[in-house]
Amino acid sequence: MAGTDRKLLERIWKAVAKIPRGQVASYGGIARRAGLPRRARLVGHALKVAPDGLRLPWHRVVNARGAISFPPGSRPYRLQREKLEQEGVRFRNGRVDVANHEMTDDLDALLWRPRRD
DNA sequence: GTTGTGACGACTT
DNA sequence: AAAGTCGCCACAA
Repeated sequence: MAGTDRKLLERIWKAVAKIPRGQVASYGGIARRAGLPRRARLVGHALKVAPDGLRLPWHRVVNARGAISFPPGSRPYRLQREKLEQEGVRFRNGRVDVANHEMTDDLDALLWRPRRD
């Protein structure tokens, strides 16, 4: 029977693992990178069920608006934000501060570079 | 089987 | 800018 799409989950986990430190990617972008366009929600699901042993940089995945997709102020929200700020990602108005839209010729580039000083 | 929900997103009002 | 609609689809009830 359906092995719960283990294959797809693994592709997603692999894509997430590649997000460089100090950078973030969107759910939709990761989906694309994993060869699963329009499956952004699956990415969220994949992260939710990801084994802790994988040590994925799950906190580097934010929504298309550059915001954290947990309820603001919630426990997971604070944890994610803390982890991001700890690696240099700055926030502006609850959004990842993107002070650089240059090399984004293809799509929104999937990866934004937060301003470092 | 149906319905509602959700770590989403693109489009349209 | 904000809210609504629609697409997507795994899961729980």
